Amino acid sequence: MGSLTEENYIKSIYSLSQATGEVFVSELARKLEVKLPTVNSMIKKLASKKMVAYAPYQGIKLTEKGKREALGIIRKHRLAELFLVKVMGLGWEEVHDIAEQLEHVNSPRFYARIDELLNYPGFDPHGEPIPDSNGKIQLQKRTSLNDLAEGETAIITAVAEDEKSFLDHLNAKSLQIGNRITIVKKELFDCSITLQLKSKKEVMLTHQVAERILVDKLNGK
Amino acid sequence: MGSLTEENYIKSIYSLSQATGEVFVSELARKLEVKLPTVNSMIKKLASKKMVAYAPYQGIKLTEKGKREALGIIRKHRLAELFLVKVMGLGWEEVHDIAEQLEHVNSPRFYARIDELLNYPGFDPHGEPIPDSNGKIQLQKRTSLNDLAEGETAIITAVAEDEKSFLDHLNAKSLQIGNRITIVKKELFDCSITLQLKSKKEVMLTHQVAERILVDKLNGK
DNA sequence: ATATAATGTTAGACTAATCTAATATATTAA
DNA sequence: TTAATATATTAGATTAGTCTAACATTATAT
Repeated sequence: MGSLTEENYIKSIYSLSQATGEVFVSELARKLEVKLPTVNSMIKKLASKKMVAYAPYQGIKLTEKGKREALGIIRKHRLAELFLVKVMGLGWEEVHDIAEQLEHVNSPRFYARIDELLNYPGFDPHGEPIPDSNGKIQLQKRTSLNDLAEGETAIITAVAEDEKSFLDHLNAKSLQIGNRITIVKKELFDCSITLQLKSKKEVMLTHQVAERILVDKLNGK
Repeated sequence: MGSLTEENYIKSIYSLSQATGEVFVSELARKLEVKLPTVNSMIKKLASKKMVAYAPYQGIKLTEKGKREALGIIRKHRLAELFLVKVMGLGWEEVHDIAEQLEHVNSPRFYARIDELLNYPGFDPHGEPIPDSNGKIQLQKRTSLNDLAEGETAIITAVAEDEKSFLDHLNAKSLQIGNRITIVKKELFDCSITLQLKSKKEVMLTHQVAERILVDKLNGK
């Protein structure tokens, strides 16, 4: 395990590289709010520790070792956020900064217990995947109902929330995992969404609910 | 707020000074596992920040400002320990190291919520007082039944535990806050304690239970 | 295709926290 | 009361992480 600073570099490299695969010194400097030469020398250090692959003027790439480290930190961050919301009852808007600190806590026991209390969640409530303790992670962010356009059809595959009141709400609307649904209307005004079920019945959902329903898009038809 | 290192110095100075009032450079160096000159220069820095009062070759004393800082950290440490045990279900033996990390988390919201979830505890389960959010602290560690000698009499004033099973256990033994009790016997072998109640009834308690019963000694008679 | 702009690197300095070696002060014991 | 011991301080070096200023490379745009 590296220093707190090293952890932050690794984490930022990981998240920046999610889109492009490679990360440039200037992007990292912007993200971490330090100057270019600072990043430059830290990258050399991380390269010497085999956390990143790097050649001057080329981009930065995490090695397997670096990826493992990054996933460990992201796991801790996302577990912490979920824990702060679900167990401690804090609001989603206020947990990020706390999780930024908790992600550096070094205690496998602490995180194993959080994982257990949350019943080994695979996704956080935004649909972002939580790496498991071996660093396994779902390849991409799950699409939620909100990500679908009008007319698109998809299968409900998971819900990113397991509070009883939420699940009851879904039941009341006849929504279950495995159901095929089609988007009928997305309301701009309040972001509510209307779906059609296989039974042709239509149901309306608020943005908050739709966000927590994860789906697989059906491409052909 | 100072750096993590500064916080650790302040906390150690506080705990060392609890006994004696003054702390010497060498004690601090031993406790923090660094060399004398390291402590010497850090003390000068803390003195320049008005956290400690210090003159060469004299002891180190926390200023009011330093004390406030120390109490804030101790508050966070003890709340964290209690939280890890009561809410997260970890064992007492394993929470100290985690609390050493959590005590440096900077988030009034996080700690206010822990305080609330624990119902604003005044003592941790070892009878150590938890400073309140204004830094107010009970002046000394509460005495537990275990601190009494054979023949001594005291009044039960609090219990440092409020799990139902524990409270049921006390009820079953007819022990309640306000009761006057006298120590009849302390068993060396298993540290169990036998008390006499006002009703003359005798009850035996294990060390673990006695530790969580807090008392005020009766001096005269 | 070359000048300009954007991006990256090197050199050298600074601060925080630590160290070792040398020196100074205070305490204790003969 | 002075030598021996314990404790504290100063001086100077080291490492991690940061900075500014100067220079180098790559990309872009007429």
